Amino acid sequence: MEENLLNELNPMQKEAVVQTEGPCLVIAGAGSGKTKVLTYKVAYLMEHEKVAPWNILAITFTNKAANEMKERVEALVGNAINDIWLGTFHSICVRILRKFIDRLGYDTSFIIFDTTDQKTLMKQVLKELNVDSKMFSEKSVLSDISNAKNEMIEPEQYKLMYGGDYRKDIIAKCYELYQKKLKDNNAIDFDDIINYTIKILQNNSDVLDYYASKFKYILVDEYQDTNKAQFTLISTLANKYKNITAVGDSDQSIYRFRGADITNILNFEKDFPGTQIVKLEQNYRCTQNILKAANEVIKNNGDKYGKRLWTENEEGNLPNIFCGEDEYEEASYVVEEINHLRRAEYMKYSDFAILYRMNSQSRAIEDVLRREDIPYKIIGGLKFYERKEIKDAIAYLRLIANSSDSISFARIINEPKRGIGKTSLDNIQKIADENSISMYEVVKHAEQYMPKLVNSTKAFVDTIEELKGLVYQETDVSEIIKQTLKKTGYTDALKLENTIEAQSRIENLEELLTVAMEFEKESADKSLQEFLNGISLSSDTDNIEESDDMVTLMTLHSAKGLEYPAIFLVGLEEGIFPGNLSMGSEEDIQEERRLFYVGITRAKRYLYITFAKKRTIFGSTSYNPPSRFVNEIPKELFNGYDDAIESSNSADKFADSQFEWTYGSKFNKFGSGSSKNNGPVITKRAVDSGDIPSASPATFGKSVDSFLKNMNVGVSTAASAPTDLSQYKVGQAVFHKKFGEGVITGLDPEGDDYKVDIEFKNFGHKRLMLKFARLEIIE
DNA sequence: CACGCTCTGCCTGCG
DNA sequence: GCAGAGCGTG
Repeated sequence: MEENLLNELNPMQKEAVVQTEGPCLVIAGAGSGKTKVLTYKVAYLMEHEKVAPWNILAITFTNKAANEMKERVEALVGNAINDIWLGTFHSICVRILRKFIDRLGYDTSFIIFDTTDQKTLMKQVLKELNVDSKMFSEKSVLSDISNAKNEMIEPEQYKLMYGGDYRKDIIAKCYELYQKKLKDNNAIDFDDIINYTIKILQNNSDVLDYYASKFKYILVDEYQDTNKAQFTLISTLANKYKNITAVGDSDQSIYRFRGADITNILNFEKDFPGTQIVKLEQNYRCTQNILKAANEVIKNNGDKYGKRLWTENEEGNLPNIFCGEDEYEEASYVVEEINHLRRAEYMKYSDFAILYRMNSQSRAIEDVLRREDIPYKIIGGLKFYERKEIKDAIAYLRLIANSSDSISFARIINEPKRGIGKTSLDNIQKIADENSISMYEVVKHAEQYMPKLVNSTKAFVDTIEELKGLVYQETDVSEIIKQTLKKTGYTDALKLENTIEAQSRIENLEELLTVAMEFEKESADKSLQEFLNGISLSSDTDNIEESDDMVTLMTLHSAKGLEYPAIFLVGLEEGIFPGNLSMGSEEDIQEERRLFYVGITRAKRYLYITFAKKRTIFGSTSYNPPSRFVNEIPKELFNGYDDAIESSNSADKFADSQFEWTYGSKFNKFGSGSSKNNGPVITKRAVDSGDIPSASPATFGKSVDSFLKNMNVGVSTAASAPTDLSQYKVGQAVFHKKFGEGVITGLDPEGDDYKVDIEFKNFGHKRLMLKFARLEIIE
């Protein structure tokens, strides 16, 4: 078994695996098998070195990476996987905090504030400190605080370091109050998760001894993405045995903006004396031509470790390049190529991914994909857990689990409407502050604090207390959610709205129930607390399901770690990619270049790079030259280079080439020169691009989200044609956005609608309401 | 207190 | 172009 283990590895991979003692840095190029090395190393430690599973700590950044690793390790070592501490930085730290956060004066039932909660709290802070919210937006203050936390600078220290600077002084005050308020809510934010863990370890030798002795072997994935706090955590834990393996690729460091410090990987040898470095340079993913293009791009950055990726894969096709008139023509080209490859190479929709620099670029592509009836899914954008109804439901659950959570209280006290408006809310807040109690306590004892509120809140308090009783009786989470939505009148209020949007919200809440039921099946600890914990630490990229045959759309950042047979990199224009905000410094440009490199190396067999002569973004149109990165790939490495460049030059692109980036330049937005010509050309999509004649602005003018809702039933309603249900018959093949292809096996009239039974290829039998199922007919 | 209108500001985003 | 905040009116 053990020999077999090593036989599946190439010499360098093998070296990285057997190098178990002392610090080991694995420089793993794109597609070089780094997950394989990590998983085999864990197995090797157990089988060859006889290390107990509970002495191993393996850390990743994303849940997705953690799950993948878990599955692959399990395949090698079986049940022992359950004793290995394998998880994200955050999940590992939360696990420690649940045990020891009382050392910091918190209750172990603490909750984790997400971005929205943070903003709400910061708004309170700014108000309380009378800070001018024009100059200090919640977002910017939070961003400064987060940067400080990434650098492990606490409020007092912040004040000392930056004292005297007008802006920083104010930020310091906000930081201080923000931390205090978090504590009042028995809440911590994502950055605190790491920092508090470090603090507990550093100030409590018993805790440190325990964990440092426990984790004899530590493995860290994506090391180039670590920030100072994460580095400190790892080195604190590794200090006793110094058996640390870090795997990473400095060329794929793309998260500087959120605190990742590339010097962590560059200085690894200094930080951990006696480091063995292993370079993995053989790429198993891409064709030679794709790899050549990638190498040509990244060599412009200069690489400390001087690695050169190579492959034994076939030469493959040349990467394609295309220039469109505008983003619609660009998208149409992408669609044409997808259809072409499907026909010519029998490729599936799920073999394709379209990658862009920012989420707002997805719209044009979506429009064209929809027009051409191509199934697609978007990763990112408006996330499931950020939807209003989901946030509301979770706020209820959080309040039930932790009544001191005043942010959640404020979110749902008037949701559904209970006649508690801003004035009442402010009063509750004031009284809570004065008496140092939570807002919920104020309302619970309204007869004592605010007699006027007794009538309007009695039912609310009773419901919450009743639901708390359910938690006490260890009722299933899904049942608690059901009861919550029912007893608070939340679902009823939505039903009363009787709109497509409300229906969609109800469906999302049902989806939350499904999540809860899955949790009950899978989790050992079935408590509400644990459920909420899991939700706080989950993200949408976790479940990119491969079973659906759909084209994937996402940002380049989301694509890291993934691979597809065919990749489209769109919007390769100066100002878009590299983005305008990155043009200031060479460091930022290098990071953008790494992002481009990441994009190229996602492709296994086909690579397309596209740009457009003109593009409408954020409501204004601009003409941008092709990205400098395109020119870094020698033209003989492209298929279609002359056509693309010729058509991009034929434009009058310099005639009125004025790129007005409408954000990030607050101070010169109306500054000099704005009147020197007539400003940006405004392109009205439905008018100017004859590409989509069937779409009226009214139909397309909604958010992507409401679009999806409209995509079948809604559109025909909007076009004043009655919904034609007659085309849905038993035996008809249909397509559902979530469940994919299926066949109708039954129809039952229900009011003016039908209950429809469908046998799905990949999801089995489902019963849905026809009007809301948004089924597409498959010819 | 609720609703609807206008204004503003916007990249990428792990957990 | 669009969502969310803020403000004024019924």
